Amino acid sequence: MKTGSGRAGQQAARRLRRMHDLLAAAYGPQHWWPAATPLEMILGAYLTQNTAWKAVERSLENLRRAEALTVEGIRALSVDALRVLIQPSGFYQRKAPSIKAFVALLDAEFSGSLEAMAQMPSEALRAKLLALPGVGPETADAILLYALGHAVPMADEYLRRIATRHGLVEGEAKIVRYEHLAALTRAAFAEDSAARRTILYNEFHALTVAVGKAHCGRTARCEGCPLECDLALRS
DNA sequence: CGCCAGGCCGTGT
DNA sequence: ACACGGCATGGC
Repeated sequence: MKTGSGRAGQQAARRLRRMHDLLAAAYGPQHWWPAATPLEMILGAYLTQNTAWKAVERSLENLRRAEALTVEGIRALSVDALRVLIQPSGFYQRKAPSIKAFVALLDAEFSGSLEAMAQMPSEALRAKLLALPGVGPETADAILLYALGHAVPMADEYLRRIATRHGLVEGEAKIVRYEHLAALTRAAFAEDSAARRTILYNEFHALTVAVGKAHCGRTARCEGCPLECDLALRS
């Protein structure tokens, strides 16, 4: 059965929507976008893979000082130079070539223009991004949503934990598929207009990260969480 | 000092 | 299809 169809799915979707409302009330607008430039969002999406954002900021600062926070800037850097600049956020042997591969795709198929890339329909572009090295479902959707303004839902480790700990999905957190969570998020905002969904997906993911950092890491820190899950009581 | 962080990929079953 | 280890650094 597909997520969102069926009584249990609709119930979970409604509860997820309610979580968004609670988080929005508790934390307010997150301004993840358009605060940063599209390319900065893309670089952040790569650099933050299993990495604390604090470390990503150091790398972005290095890139800023090297005037490499633009497509031209990244293009002009050698892979080796890029590796050095992004060292603080780890996994640089993989991330540096991956970032260069993104720019290579941008140049080869979109004349180096992010605006041109953004014109491609979401589904086709998502497939292209997923074919790139170092781009999985979360990074692809982060690029689509935050850098290119497409109305695609996002999921991440925090949402996985939240959904699992609140009983919105079956099974242990680790075996809950990304696509399942994304579909659940789509269902949660299905009644909103297309234009509004981009904003809602954007804010919801940012809010998920905000509450996740504070209260829903690998080890639960439920104290004071606005979502008030009863994890402490259950375990 | 040990655990954790806004994943992804190759390998083995 | 799914589990599991490796990737690397810095913060707490």
